[in-house]
Amino acid sequence: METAVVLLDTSGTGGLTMRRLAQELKVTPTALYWHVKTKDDVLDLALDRVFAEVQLPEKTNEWRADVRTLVSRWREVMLAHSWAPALIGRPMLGPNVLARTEFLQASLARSGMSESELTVRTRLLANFVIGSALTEATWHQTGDPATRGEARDLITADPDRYPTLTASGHLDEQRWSDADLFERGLDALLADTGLATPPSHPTGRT
Amino acid sequence: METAVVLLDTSGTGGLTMRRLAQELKVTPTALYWHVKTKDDVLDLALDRVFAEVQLPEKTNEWRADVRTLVSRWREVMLAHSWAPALIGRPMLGPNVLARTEFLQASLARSGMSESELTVRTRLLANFVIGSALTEATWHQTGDPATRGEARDLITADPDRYPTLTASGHLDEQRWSDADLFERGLDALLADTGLATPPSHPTGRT
DNA sequence: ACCTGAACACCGTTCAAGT
DNA sequence: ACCTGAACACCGTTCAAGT
Repeated sequence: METAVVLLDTSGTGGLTMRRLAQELKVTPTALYWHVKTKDDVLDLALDRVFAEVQLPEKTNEWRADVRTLVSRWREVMLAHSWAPALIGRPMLGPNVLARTEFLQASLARSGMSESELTVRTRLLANFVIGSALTEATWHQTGDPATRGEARDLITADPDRYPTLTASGHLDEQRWSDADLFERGLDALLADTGLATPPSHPTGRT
Repeated sequence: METAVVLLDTSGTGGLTMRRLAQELKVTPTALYWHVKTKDDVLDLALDRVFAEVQLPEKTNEWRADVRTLVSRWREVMLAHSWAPALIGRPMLGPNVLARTEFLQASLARSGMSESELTVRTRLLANFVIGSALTEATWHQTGDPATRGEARDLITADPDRYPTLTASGHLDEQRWSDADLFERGLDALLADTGLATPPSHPTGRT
């Protein structure tokens, strides 16, 4: 798995081949099939290994901070392995994934929201992270940063068609960074009305 | 492209093959390479064709309703072609994609928020939709609905490890549907503080 | 328990050649 | 302008066989 992840990191999803993996391990391609049932298994295991890199934060007494830390780390790990977000299109039930979701939902639960609201907010946050990672990874993967400039030019060349996008500087890296936009999106998700505000006097746990 | 989309719909990403596509078109595989440079081009074009299915809503005088309509349609189209969300991991700059983003951002702009807030909210919404579509498509794709039940059992079998997930009925289709959770997530995104509330007396445009 | 060798059915893509 | 035929280098996977 270690070398599978390395292969994926260096040459993307297309770079992982049973034959190349075997070669890297100095072994016959067919030997892999004793350890693993199919290539999809390799991908599942590699993905789970990446999720294991997302360290669960120390629990503080500010649940919002805990959520933010978890979710920011999650995004960073996915961006570090930019092939990963696109692979989420398969059932993810490894223990690492579940532990991460448990932590997220447990933190949110500390706000005192109702059970159904809790489910809604968990999905909202998780899907925002996944969506962000997927779209951002797109630009990371096309190694070439010029692509993004061309994309912006495509918009600004047609200001009649895309007036708002042009005016707001969509995709303009000079004005906003992906990381900032992500953090501010998080601000919005955590600052909503409908969420109980933290008690003014924290329940003085030692 | 039409038959490419059909092929993708019926047998997923793995089912689209230059050779099979050619066969369906009663043509030699190599003939395709006169019309298209590479297989990735076929995927890009198929994806763009799917985005064209997302009809832009009529503009009403409630921007929130417009956003909701657009974004719900967007999700539905992606779920109708469940191979599509995973393909978003490539630059999407077809005119259909841009027109959709323009409509979304223009609608949001009518709330009167600042330009930087506008950029944040556009990304927030778009990434939520993408993330939702990607995770939901996962379960659609494994045609077998039992998988999801097994997934839930995996959680409830270990209530000590996943107390919150167990209690909140994560993945319990009896309690919540994906569509409802999505709509309620949208509620949260559109009801936030920080967004100007609509004027009590609508600016009486005829 | 773990690996090899040979083989099968399939890929994407190129390139010269046809009409 | 559009398509065919032959060919190349590569896939994932199976299965009998070795140690």
